[in-house]
Amino acid sequence: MRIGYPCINRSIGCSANRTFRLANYSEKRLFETVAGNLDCLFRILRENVRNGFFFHRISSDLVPFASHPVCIHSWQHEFAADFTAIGKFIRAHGIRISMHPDQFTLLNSPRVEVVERSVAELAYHAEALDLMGLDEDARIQIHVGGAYGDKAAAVERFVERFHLLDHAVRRRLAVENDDRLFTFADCCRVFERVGIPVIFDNLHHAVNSSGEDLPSVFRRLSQLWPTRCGVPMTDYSDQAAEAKPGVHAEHLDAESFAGYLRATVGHDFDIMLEIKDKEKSAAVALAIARREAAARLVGASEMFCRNHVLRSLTAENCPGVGCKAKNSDYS
DNA sequence: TCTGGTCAAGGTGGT
DNA sequence: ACCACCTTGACCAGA
Repeated sequence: MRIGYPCINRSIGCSANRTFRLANYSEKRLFETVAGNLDCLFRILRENVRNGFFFHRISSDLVPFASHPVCIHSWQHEFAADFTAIGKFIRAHGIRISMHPDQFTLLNSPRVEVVERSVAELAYHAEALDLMGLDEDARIQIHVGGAYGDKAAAVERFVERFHLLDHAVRRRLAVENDDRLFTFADCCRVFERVGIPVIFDNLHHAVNSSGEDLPSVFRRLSQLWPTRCGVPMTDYSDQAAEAKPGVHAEHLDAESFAGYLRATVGHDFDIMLEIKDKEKSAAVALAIARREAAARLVGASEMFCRNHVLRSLTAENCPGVGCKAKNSDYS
């Protein structure tokens, strides 16, 4: 199990998702911005490793306007060495990477222009991950899309468009259950049609599902991720108190998170914490996960420890000497 | 220097 | 047909 937070680190003092207004677009502006974003991304990743966060979502703004017609400049060539270096670091430390194009990326829109823009946006994401030399466990996560008054037909259009995508995109795609239209069960149907893994989002599931409990969701989930794609990716958030259902909490709810881990014991998966205070809650979550894992590992063999606990957890719990000695740290 | 209106992109649902 | 809302950060024009 690896734990991480999306895109932005609030304490490190740099931003890896800086952008600018389209009206101010220039090659100079683009290259300066991308250079800064890549530099900051590398800093964030190093800081994450230091803190035990081995799952990270890279911002879609890494290269602003990358899929826009205005972008005729070869950022790929200009920054090839930077992408390579970051990718090498990612692989060396076993960091799991995801990217999440935003709501405008819609494969199943009835409008041809919308689909064309979406395909270009997906191609950009795949290209960024390819330049880093990452394999298929680095995923591009999107939603199924709009319903357009007929969910079944909307899924059919998704399937149809999926088959037209380049291999570079198809091999990295994953669909996530959303909070309004397409449930986890709907995403599983997409999996059955095109074989792309499903990213489970607990808060969306709480707001929009047919009520499957966590154990049944995770039993299914484990069937949706072939080895080459890595362990299942999940998004975790708590509901913000006194806000509309589906709104992300400002801080992690320690008790809820511990309960979530207990309800999913026995499954290996990575957790992206979509909590507003980012790395702060990720640190709390990591401490909770280590505590829970340690509690489970008391009396367990070193072999069990080595084989069954996620990397974030093993980094300190299982330094290769056996886990019992370290359990006192968490009791 | 500060601030709030606005920013590439779409869809849904209420009126 | 039209408009507010979704959800978020940060850009940047104007004060």
